[in-house]
Amino acid sequence: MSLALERLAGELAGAAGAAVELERPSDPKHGDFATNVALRLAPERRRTPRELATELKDAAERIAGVERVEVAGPGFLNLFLEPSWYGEALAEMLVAGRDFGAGSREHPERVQVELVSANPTGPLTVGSGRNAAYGDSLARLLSFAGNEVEREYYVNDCGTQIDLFRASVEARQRGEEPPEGGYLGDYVFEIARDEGDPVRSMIESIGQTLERFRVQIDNWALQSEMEKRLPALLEKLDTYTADGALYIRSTALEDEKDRVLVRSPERGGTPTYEAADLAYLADKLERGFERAIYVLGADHHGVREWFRVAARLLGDEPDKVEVILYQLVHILEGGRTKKMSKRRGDIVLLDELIELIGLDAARWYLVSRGPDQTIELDIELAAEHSQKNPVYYVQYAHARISSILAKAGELEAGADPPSELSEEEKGLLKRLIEFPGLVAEATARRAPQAIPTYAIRLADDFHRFYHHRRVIGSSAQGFRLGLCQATRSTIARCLDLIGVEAPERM
RNA sequence: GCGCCUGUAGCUCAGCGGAAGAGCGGCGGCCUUCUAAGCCGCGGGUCGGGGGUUCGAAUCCCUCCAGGCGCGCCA
Repeated sequence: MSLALERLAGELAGAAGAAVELERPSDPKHGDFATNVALRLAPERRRTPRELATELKDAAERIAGVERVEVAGPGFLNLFLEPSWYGEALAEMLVAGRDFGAGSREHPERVQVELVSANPTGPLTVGSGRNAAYGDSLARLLSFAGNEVEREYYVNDCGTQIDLFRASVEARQRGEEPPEGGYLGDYVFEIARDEGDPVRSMIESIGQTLERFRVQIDNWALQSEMEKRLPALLEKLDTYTADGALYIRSTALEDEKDRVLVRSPERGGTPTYEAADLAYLADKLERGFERAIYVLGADHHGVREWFRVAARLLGDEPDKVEVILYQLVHILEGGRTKKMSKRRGDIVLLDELIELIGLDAARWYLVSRGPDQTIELDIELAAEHSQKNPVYYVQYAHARISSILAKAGELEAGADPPSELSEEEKGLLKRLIEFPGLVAEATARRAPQAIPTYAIRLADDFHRFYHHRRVIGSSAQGFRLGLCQATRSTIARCLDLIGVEAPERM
């Protein structure tokens, strides 16, 4: 909540003797802000909600900045506020500047966000793009909320698929077809032309794509490194041998099944993914992360419980592990779902999507859907609609404000409100006041998609304000310039949180 | 069979206990004034069906229907 709103809620809470939540009614006739506190308190106070609301109304009307209060409907309190209250709210925003809405934590949490972690057997697909857009935005939110955040990419640089990938590249180098089940994509030819290690160059190329997508990976963790820890780790775990394979007794901690950690000799005697998972998690926890967030596609949902069990197997808290699943991206072609396969090379790449619709539109598009929603991406439709992407609507608002502020030059911006506020000014300010609460909620709910939604509303409120109210040369010039400044930095912040540029000109 | 996710406007989707929304598409208006990538108006919805909890349910619970994804000594 913004400070002004927090103060108002606090004073109301004092009057009510209970916590008060203020929300912005969608209909302006229902006040500038409203609370349901009387509705919630009525049962325990053994009063009717309207009685209680009527009592609170008198107390509320004595609060500074409150113009009048109405009791409405079943017992809502609708508050109408004075311009001076809005002036204070704006003043706080101007003082906060770029940090408006930032969280502060006395003890910041050390959080690791593990994201993408796609096998380095091919370039990143749009599915990985969704992971990157989501994971990176979540990391930005967590950091803005005042935590210490690190982004990590876990590289599966060994194992069956990697062997197949190398074999495929080598086959191409000899001018042969890849082996049975090998990688058939065109990029294999390109990798085959290089001298160096194909896996290494694939990792580099993935890193370049991510950088282009404005995702900065702080650390790359190698599966091969993690597996070196296994012998020592296995000794400490409760394991047994069956059919020649080494199992961990994870059912003792309510896992759905005991997991194989090392395959039987007939199957190569190699460690499984689960074994590497354990070693990797042990490594994360030793590095002192208080929270390890895994961003995984829904096709991995079977491992969600496993990671929590893994924490317990290592003698640590399962709550330190947080698995976020996002649903898959389906590619539609001619209205039908296309089956993608990285091995067949039958995929839509993140680089291709960026090329097709633009970087900002791609990031916006991929993060604006909630993670629980399957994305049906019609690539032709996306190309057709790319110029109409809402991202440009928001960026346009930012550019417009920049233009006004540039023209205003040295003219003074302030927060002294005019004697009466127009609906457009009030609407815009109320939207800005929502921002800190919105950010806090989006962070807590791990819901970065709330940011683009809010940004559209904010841009909407600004465009309306712009159209109806002249800034430079008006009698409320200083106040309106202040409003412009606060709006611009908030839009810029929103765009930054989802990795999108905030242009000065368009 | 079991588990997870989804079903909201013609299309793509937000909203996830407090008074139904956006973008795109359709129709009609608005540029001698700080960017028309904009603004204003119109049309458009049994929030998958049915029960329940609640003063109040798109939102929580149960159930049914439809779709997606999983359930390997695969990765």
